[in-house]
Amino acid sequence: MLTALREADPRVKRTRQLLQQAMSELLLEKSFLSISVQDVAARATVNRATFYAHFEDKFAIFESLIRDGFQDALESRLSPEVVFDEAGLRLLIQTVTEFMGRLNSRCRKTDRRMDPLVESTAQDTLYRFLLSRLSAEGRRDNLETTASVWSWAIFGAAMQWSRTERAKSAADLADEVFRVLWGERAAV
Amino acid sequence: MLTALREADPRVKRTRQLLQQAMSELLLEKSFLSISVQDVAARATVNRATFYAHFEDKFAIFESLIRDGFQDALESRLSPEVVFDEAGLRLLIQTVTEFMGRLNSRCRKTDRRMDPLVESTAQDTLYRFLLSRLSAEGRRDNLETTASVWSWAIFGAAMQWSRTERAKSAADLADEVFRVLWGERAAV
DNA sequence: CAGCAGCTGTCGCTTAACCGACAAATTCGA
DNA sequence: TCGAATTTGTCGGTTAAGCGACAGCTGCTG
Repeated sequence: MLTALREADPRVKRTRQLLQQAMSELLLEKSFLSISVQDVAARATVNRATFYAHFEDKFAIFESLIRDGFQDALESRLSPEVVFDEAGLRLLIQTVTEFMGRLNSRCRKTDRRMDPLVESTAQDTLYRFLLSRLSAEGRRDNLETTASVWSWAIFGAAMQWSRTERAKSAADLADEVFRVLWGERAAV
Repeated sequence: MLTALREADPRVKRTRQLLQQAMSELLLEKSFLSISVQDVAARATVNRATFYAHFEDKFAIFESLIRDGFQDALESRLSPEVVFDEAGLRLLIQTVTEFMGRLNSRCRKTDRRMDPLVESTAQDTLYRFLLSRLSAEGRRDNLETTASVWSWAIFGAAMQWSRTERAKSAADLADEVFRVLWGERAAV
């Protein structure tokens, strides 16, 4: 792995992007398990050894794809001035369900054995996002607990929903989850 | 400049492509003269010093754009098995006029002071193309002269045509030029 | 079973791209 | 016309990417 803080060098950014782009293209064509590190490196027109300078293995780059993509989705829909009151929370829930929905519909070929990795990565990303934003919002008490509960709850509901063939609309689900969460919070 | 023919190293190919792509994008946005080397390097996310490792100056990269683009057009329309009999010659003429037409209509902002460079570059490219193909065709006599006459003639006509607001259709022009050239050749 | 073919990590060594800085040339407005 | 700001080439030193080659897995097939 390259030493931390590699945002500086343009070569590093570009190579990382090329690799991620290559992986995400390949995921549209074949299953994760049938994709080799060689495939990714070749598609990215990057040397195989260079791949290993950026990612531990193909699981790591897959994880980075989820993490970066999810983070972008969160940050673009929930700009810094949005606070997590009722409206903000609803928006958050909707964003998460939509993202997971897109993920599962777009890459149907994603092996089901990948689900655990997808889930824990996305949940962790959501947790960090919430922690940072709740802190910036000025909250001081129960930061970690709130972020943890919310991230797991929202995320778990979204996963279950995306698995059950989307019986209800994304907005409906957001509404349900919101009521549960908001109720719990008021009861404390 | 890089030592020469370093087509081997993927880094070289990629950087060259990035620079050419950047330049051609910028040409759609502003005039050639108002584009700086800095602009190109920045757009390509390449260091300015690296630009100079690939091209002498902005004229050189512009020339390479014409040369590579024209060469691609020639090779894609006139595959190796096409011989330069009547049909082949007509096809060649049409290809050239179409290319020059596209060039002048697409990048209207291309400064008129660039025309001489465009012309001589394209003509030279056409000359080399003809020389190589006529030779591969088995011709032995008057190779250079034939290539020279044809390239200048075809090219000159195409340029004049593209300047005169295309009074006639490209096909008509191809026909005229063809008759002149074919007549001359028969007369020898 | 053996042997062949292909993918995986990892290693030194080479090379191209990045960086900062510089003097010189150019552009442009006061 | 004069200076300030920008652009231009160029340089030496640093760093990431490329290359082959290696041993250690697979997994397949005769």
